[in-house]
Amino acid sequence: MDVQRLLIFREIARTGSIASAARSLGWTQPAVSQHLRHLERQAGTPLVLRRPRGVQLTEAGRALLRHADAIATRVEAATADLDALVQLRAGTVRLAAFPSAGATLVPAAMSLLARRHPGLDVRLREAEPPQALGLLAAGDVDVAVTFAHAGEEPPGTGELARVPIGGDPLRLVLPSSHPSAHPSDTPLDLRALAHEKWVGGCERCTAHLRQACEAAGFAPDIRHGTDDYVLTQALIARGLAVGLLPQLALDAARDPGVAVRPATGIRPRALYVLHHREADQIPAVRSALRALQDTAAGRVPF
Amino acid sequence: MDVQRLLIFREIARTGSIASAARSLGWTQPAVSQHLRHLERQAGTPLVLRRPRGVQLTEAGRALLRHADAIATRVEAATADLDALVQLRAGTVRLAAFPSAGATLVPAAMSLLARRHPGLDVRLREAEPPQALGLLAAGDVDVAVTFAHAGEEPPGTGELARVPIGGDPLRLVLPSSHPSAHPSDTPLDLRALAHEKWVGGCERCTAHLRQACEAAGFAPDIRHGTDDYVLTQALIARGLAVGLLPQLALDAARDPGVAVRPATGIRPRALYVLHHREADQIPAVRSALRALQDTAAGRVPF
DNA sequence: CCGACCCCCAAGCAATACTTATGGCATGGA
DNA sequence: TCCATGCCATAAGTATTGCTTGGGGGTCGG
Repeated sequence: MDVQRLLIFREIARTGSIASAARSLGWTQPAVSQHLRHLERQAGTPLVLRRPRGVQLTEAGRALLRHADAIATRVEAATADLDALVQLRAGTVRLAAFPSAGATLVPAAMSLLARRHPGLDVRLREAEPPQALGLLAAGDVDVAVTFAHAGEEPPGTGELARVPIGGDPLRLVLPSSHPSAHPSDTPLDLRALAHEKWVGGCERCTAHLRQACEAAGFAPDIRHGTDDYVLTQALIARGLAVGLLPQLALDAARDPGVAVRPATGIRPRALYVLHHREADQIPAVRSALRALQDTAAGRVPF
Repeated sequence: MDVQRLLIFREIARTGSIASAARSLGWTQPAVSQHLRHLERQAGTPLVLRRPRGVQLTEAGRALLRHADAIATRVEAATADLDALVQLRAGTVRLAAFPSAGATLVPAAMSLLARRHPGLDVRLREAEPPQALGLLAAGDVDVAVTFAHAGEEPPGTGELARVPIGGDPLRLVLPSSHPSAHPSDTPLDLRALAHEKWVGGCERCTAHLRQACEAAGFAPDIRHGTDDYVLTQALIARGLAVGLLPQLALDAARDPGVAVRPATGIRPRALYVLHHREADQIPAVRSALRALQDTAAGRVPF
């Protein structure tokens, strides 16, 4: 059963004649007549009786018309649904972000997005970059905010598209009572802390710290490990260690007992947004990407 | 929104990939791929993400799929409804018949029809031929059983198709005590009743009687008029008149006080079934026509 | 009786839809 | 590592489909 013809038949029934249906559809009368003929052949029975002033539906025609009406209604509903998604009056974006971004940049972007498109349902899930890749691959999130330290392989391959949205500088974090704690806005060389005890961040962050220290000529004495930046600062504030924390983490939460200084020779970690290669054609995803880029542009340097 | 493509999309969603949908549809992969592309262009957003092992529906795709499922269900229901009508497991035929046929031939045909197609809803409405034409024209009945006396213009013109189903001989009806009442199976000449009082039937029947008598060389003394064949016979049985009644009317009801003889030189009235010219393509109508013809073949001579 | 308005049919042309042929990409096993 | 497999896309050619044009027949109302 050809559904397109069903809708043409509906127009015939609505207007009462083949000729008027043709006018209403912008076609010639034989075009509509042929469609009706095909439909009747498929149906195996006449759908209308040809009368001098138009057509009159047969029983089969009346039965078919009921279904055609229902189908037309559904088609209109489908069109309306799609329209709402395209114009962002409806829809969902599911974000994944690593903790320090999820506490700073991402909420700001989500708020921007909510202002731009109040109908959009934006959802956030916290995940470290490796897990975020899995979520993306499994289709559990649409967009993932990740990072890579300098020298690291940037995340995302093949399937996934990677959009750089800026850099996040790493800061040396010391107890505020530490002799090297000041002046806070001038860079400090890693070597000045070669003999300190260190606290490492997540696995990759700890590896990056170790690598940076080796490049500076020493092996750090890493005593503690946590990817919780509040915990890290608590350890530091109590004089138990020093650390290297990204600016975003410090923006998210700042222990009053720590001092922060730029580090010389340590390149910022790079921030990326990942999504499926074609997903940026999806309006909701595209708008989320824009919001993240716009937010990052005002927050983190490149 | 192209509904046919919607159903193709549904197949993609069902099978999980474009290639498998193509196999399932008996097409090549690019054919389906192009349909999907067109659908996405119309939709204004991707409906699936192309993944290495197939496709994954986007939010818009999932929304569209729900509607596509509903539409497919409706299409199946429509097909099933049509099938039932074509195979006469369902459907309606509305008959009109003049009284004496409606009491004899038509009920027999209806009963035959009911045996052949138990699902069919057969309805009868009594109507004299002129009114039956109106009912047909108004679409209030599908089939009309009518008659025309010899020499009369047969009913039905243009719009309507006429199917002769036999002849209905006219009988002279006398009081059983009448001297000409016997022998009952030999024809009697009209002229033998030239000086009787007559009872006429319906308007056209009375006109026909007058004409037949004139052809026989006399003007009948028509005292009474009714199209009710029971009433007619009651008048005759009591000796108040003689009459000319069709065999069908006598089959329908027979007053024991009347005698019946064939009439010489009076041709039977012709029985016709009328329907809209194209309506015999409608299964229910066709089956009703067949049943009427089959019944008439065993009941009335041609 | 004519004009208006239905409808159908046949033939021609243009748009659509499907096929064939080819290439890229990701995954999994030798 | 490389090859085989299975997925998808693109491009070009062809075959079908679908619409138009130009006929003709019928019914109805002025």
